[in-house]
Amino acid sequence: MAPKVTEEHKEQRRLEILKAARKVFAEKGYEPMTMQDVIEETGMSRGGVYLYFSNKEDLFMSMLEQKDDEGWDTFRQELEELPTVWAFVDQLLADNEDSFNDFTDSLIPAIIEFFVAGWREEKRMERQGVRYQRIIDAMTHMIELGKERGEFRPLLPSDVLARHISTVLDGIALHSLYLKAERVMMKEQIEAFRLSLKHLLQVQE
Amino acid sequence: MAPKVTEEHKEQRRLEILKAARKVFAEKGYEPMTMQDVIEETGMSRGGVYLYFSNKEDLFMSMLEQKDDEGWDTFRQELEELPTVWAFVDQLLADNEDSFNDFTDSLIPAIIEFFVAGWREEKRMERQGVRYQRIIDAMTHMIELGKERGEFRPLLPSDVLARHISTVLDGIALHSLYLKAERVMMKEQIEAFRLSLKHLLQVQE
DNA sequence: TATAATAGTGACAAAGGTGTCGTTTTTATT
DNA sequence: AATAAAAACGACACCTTTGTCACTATTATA
Repeated sequence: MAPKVTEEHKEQRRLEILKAARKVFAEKGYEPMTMQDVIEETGMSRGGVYLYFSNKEDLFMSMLEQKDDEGWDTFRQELEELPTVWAFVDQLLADNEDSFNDFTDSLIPAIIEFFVAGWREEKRMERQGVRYQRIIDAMTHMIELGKERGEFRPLLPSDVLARHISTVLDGIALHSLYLKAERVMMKEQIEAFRLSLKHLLQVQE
Repeated sequence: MAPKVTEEHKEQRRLEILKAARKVFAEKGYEPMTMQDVIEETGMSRGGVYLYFSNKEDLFMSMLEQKDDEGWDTFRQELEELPTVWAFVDQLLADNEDSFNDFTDSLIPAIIEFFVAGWREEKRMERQGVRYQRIIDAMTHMIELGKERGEFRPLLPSDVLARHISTVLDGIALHSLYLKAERVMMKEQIEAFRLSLKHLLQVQE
């Protein structure tokens, strides 16, 4: 006659597992990470973890959703705080440069791995589609804001430029991942992209 | 008192296996493909295949080397044949657009998968380093040729631009892989990149 | 404090793949 | 033909990971 445990408690457990998963995914990447790792990290039992997440894919997707929500907040906030949109773009490039320089304890490798390995699976494609759209919308919004403020007079439609930015950043991430940062001359490439963007956006000084 | 079989015969066998591997890697991608698949495709026995290649990684690397050699020949040849260097760049973009549009029976997914999944392994990093350098050298050569001929007056050093081109093309490949081509607006993105390149290279009309 | 619902446990069977190795077959030489 | 070197075979033992399920422990209510 009594339901067992409060919803808060269950939510707490869920968050614990997600936290452990995040740590382990960052350490090992997607494919090499096993449920065993999460189990050990949480200190729970096998069955216990499976009570909350039915497999590795489920766990990863939940974790990614959580992480993306956080990233989204940061994006909006920084866009509001910085004086000009171009300053924000500049910041965005610098941030990416930093995070691609060292993948230790970063989730980026696991994320790339997850979607690359899963490209034949409809489920992941769909998820990635939603995720992508969100990023593109954010970038498009950013460019539109620059237009409204008279900072930019882009040579191409905002949504195309938004995709271009996303593509180039992911391209740099990809190359930084499986080569060394020096070898891909990341610093110089970011600089090259900044130059190219200045032209494409026709940034007004 | 007698060595067994001619070297040519062994080489033939090796090529047979490589051919089968290429087909199967293109069909299934790197990770899902098993040695069993190659064995079935060749019609040989398990032990027979292992006599030539000691594991999947070895097999893939050999196959990739073979493929890259072919690609290299094509690159040099087309660069010589086309009237201007810019025409060659244009062709390069068009070719990439085509190949990213449909990954059916393409090795591209397997290649991306292979290097992404193996980024922690020194051996693969090294291999990819050599591979990358070759691509960058080719691109650098191409840009230098354009400079010599007075077609380009690049805003940045050739080796930086070479890396930028490689990065952007791989970025587009990556996005085309785990999203749909329409969603990433590939055609438009290639067009955007063409515009950006025209500026960065300062193509003289 | 009795109880019933359910959260949590961990041993286990099953799946799926790998590389080896004793055996058989093939083939160049004598 | 006889022979010996080695190419080719394929059954097999081994490993790693997964998801389940009969059982135990815990906890909100009556």
